[in-house]
Amino acid sequence: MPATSRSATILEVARDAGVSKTSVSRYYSGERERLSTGMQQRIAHAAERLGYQPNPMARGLKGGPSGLVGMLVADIRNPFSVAVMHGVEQACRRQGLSLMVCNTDNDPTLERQNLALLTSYRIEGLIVNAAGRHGEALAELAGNGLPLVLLDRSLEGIDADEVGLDNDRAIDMALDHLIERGYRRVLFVTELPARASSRQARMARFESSSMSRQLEGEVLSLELNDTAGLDRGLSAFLDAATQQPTAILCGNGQVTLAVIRALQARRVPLGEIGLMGIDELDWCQLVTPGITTLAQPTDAIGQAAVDRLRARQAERTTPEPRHERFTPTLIIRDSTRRPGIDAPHCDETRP
Amino acid sequence: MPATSRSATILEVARDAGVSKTSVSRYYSGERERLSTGMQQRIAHAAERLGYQPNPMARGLKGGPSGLVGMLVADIRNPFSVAVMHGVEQACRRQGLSLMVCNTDNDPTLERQNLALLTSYRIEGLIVNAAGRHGEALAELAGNGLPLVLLDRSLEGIDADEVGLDNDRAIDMALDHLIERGYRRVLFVTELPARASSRQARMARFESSSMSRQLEGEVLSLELNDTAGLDRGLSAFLDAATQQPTAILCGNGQVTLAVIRALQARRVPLGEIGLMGIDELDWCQLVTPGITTLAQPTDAIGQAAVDRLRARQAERTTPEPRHERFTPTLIIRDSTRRPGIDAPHCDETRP
DNA sequence: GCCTACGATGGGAACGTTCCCATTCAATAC
DNA sequence: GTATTGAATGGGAACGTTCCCATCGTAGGC
Repeated sequence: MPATSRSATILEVARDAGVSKTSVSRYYSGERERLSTGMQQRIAHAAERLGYQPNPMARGLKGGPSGLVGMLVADIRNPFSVAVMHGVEQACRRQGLSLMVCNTDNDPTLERQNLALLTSYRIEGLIVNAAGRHGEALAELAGNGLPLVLLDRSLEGIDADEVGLDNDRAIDMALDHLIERGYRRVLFVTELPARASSRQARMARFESSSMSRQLEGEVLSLELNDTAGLDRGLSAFLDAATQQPTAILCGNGQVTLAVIRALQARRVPLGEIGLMGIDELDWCQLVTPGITTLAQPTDAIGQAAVDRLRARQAERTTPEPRHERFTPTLIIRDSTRRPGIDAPHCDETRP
Repeated sequence: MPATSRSATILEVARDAGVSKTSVSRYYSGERERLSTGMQQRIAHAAERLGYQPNPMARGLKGGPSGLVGMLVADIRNPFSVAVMHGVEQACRRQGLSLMVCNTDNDPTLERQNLALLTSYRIEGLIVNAAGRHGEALAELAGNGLPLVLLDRSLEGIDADEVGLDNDRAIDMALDHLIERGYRRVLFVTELPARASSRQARMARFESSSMSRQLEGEVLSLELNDTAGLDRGLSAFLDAATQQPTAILCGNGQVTLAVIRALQARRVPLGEIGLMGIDELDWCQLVTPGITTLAQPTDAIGQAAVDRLRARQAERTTPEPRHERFTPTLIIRDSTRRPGIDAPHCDETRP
């Protein structure tokens, strides 16, 4: 319990153990086997006694491995991002890596800035969930050999690894469920797809799959905070004179939230109009009558991102980028109870 | 647009500008005024041309200011923590500071580890929201002069600044609202208070204030995942033979979630039994009939934390610690509609 | 017109590592 | 017995900064 304000240096440990600093350095740089057991013990003792801890700054200066992984998150208040981040974090911990997270608040300037911050700390890999319409900076980094993993979105001009939801599969699962429940008319609500490839992918698949399944499919895409536009879009869709059982499919969790708000404002009872969302959130179970969702395996996605990073790191060569796509889990609740036919369905978490 | 893989050094800039590295260093260390305008321009040009960016590693090695603030978060998946973190982040940005966040997942070991990580990066201040039953490590840091701010909880034996909710005020506001709405019997549900001082404070105030207001108050404290215990506790309270209008007050957002789950499982209609929560969450508006909450000013709290840090940093002396307490905002919804009297209340966000 | 002082600049030694290159010593090969 | 190896260790030069301490003018006080 040394109450020293400044931590001990490698030199002090060396002196205390009666060995050279090189040996201590080796001890802490994963070259322990090269040292005789006697020396190892002496170093361990001295380090313990002095409360030594390698200084990552000095380490990073010289260019050694930093043990740092960077992560760029577009919106820290998005529960999905946080969930994945949690997965990434756990995976890093298991690998003995430290994670440095930066929130870009969907601001390209901030993104650029944070990118600079991360790289200046000599991160060994970067996991990116940010918007980044201009991937040039990222492309340059990747070109320089920094392992890069794109989370939930791809960026044109970048041949990096990607990890995310199997969007095609997800949309198909959603449509199949809706069809099975008897809905024949579906509105897909999404945030502006220009900003993120995953939105684009989901939208495109919705259009093609709803057609091939002979569903009456429509798409509504808008800014998240454009409540007026959302109201108008929903009105147009819901007020149409038709006998077809009708449902709404939300492109992600934030959209689900916005849509439910809008529906409640219009006093539309859920279940009669079917509702289904991509992304499972705390409250989906609570909102009457329970929202059917496709849950993303966020922990697995985070884990996979870190795995990809390590793989890239290991192989000095840069092979073709790999895309890892995860299948969501369908969580059925009563917001997709077949209109006028099914009995209310029991929440699956409380059988 | 220099496509160099490694960024330029201060020496290269100096050479390019025809000045000494000391001058360049000064230029970037906020001593710009000491340089002649001609030199400033030459340095600016050279730096621009070479894409120079100071290396924080080298900077940190030598002991200069790092511009880094550390934050320890107990649970990144807690929306309240994230909201505050977002406030902290914004405040840091405004001050030109970078934020390094570590999630401790409520694990003391991890907390210790992350603390070591942060300090090894020479952070200039630390904002702590973690559980940290053993504050020794923190106490030592604070003793060594590291500016420290405790968020939403205080730690015994530490005289650090504190920022958080005015718990007494919050509880009183809640009770007053419940009384005004005609409830006479209130159950306060909280997570185990041993872990966090804010829980303790809220519970204590609930006990004293409900007594002084002649409410029939009861307390139920348990682990968040102890659904069986929660069920039992709620049963005992709700099944009691009494005519008194009855309500439940939840100690924080997580508790609100758990309680609503339990109530829905028991098919207890909200509003008849009053329900009120501390912490405002996305979905509180959506769950029928809308949950009355006390919203914490999370951005202001984050901002205040950073302000405290800067203040500590500025004054070399260490004065008595300051506690900053924020007043919550009451958001009235129909979960506290007076039983059997009031007409349904309109959600305040959609008048 | 000289000494002082101050403003502008530069040289070099740290900071705590890693890593290249010795050096030592013993074991094996000839 | 000498040469050849290789394993175990140490010395010292980087890495890119900051900061102390020169150095150099030049303006002001006498």
